[in-house]
Amino acid sequence: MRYPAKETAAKHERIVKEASRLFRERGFENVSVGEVMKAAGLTHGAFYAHFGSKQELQEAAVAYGQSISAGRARSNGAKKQGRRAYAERYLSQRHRDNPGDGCTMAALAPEVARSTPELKTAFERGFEEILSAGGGDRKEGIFQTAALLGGVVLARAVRDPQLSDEILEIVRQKVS
Amino acid sequence: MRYPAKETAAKHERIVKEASRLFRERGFENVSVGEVMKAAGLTHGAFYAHFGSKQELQEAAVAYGQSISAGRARSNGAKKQGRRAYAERYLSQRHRDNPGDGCTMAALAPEVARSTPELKTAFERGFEEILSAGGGDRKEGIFQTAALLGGVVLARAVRDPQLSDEILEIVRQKVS
DNA sequence: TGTACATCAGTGAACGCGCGTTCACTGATGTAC
DNA sequence: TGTACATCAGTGAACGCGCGTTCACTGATGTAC
Repeated sequence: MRYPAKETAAKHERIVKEASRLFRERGFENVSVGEVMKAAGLTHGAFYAHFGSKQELQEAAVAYGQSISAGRARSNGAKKQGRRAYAERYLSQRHRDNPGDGCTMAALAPEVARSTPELKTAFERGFEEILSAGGGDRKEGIFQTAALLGGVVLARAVRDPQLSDEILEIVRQKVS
Repeated sequence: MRYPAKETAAKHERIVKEASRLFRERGFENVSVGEVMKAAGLTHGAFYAHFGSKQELQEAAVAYGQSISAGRARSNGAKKQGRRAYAERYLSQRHRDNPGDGCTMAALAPEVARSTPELKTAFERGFEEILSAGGGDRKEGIFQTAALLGGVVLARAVRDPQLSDEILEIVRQKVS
């Protein structure tokens, strides 16, 4: 059957949103097209009415995830106060334990690095957007992003919860 | 046929070494057991004479890769001079462009984060070994690791080579 | 305004493929006598 | 020391499975008259 154009656009967005969440939670390779469609409330066959390939979905999902991050950076503004609050939220246990709702770069950067130029472009555009959204000195923004990202990535990869907390705490103290 | 015990041990090590390199280059999911065995000069069937599963190989490969990193950290020592040289090498274009010879944490941390407790343990042990091998203040070591790791991960994930160089350069300047 | 029809998002079965893993078999090595 | 035999790393065909993708079909919607 043919479906209303408005609903179709909403479904398209839902696919991207669910894909973004699932990819951040489990990585590109560990999430199937079928799972994404199921999460969006559709069957897998309909996928190709929305995207040409899984690769295209990855690009859309990274772009979407990055734009969410940029929005968060923007709402914190360039204020010194806002910056600190941003770092504290980024290095929180909540962020560490919920990659599906968190930073796309922290969850997927190495996978993007091994992927296509198109995916890297989506990543890069988002990164630049986040930098200007955050305001302040560009160099400072790049360094902070590296330190925060490294902190969360390390905290997620170790087994001992105490060591993980320690990593978050130390990066929180030293970054500023 | 039965094979000499010495050669068998050497082959075992070769499998781990090649696996470590391939996993760092392309990630766990994108490297098959067959490819690893081929790189080690064997056929895929022999794999299960050495490891119980691909998962076990991942653990051995992470432990191996981390021990290589610890060795590098050790040879730089705790000297301020050595520390700076370490950071410069870590943030070099050469390291960025050759993940197969580089830091296991920078290449695989998010994948480890999504994997089993056993893999996280292998990662964590290596991380602790690297920290004590580097010497100096533990807090400083953790923060530096986060910043360096984040810098390389970001530099690898963007498309524009100039932006990538810029990231390496800035993190090099700010870390110290 | 009412009617006929083309569109196309969505369904679900089917495809080919590569993967991790298993298994019957091989035969030089190491061991027991 | 020489001989018989058990061992077990390695081979290569085969397995079941899940994946990305394709395709014939459906039928409510939007459009043309």
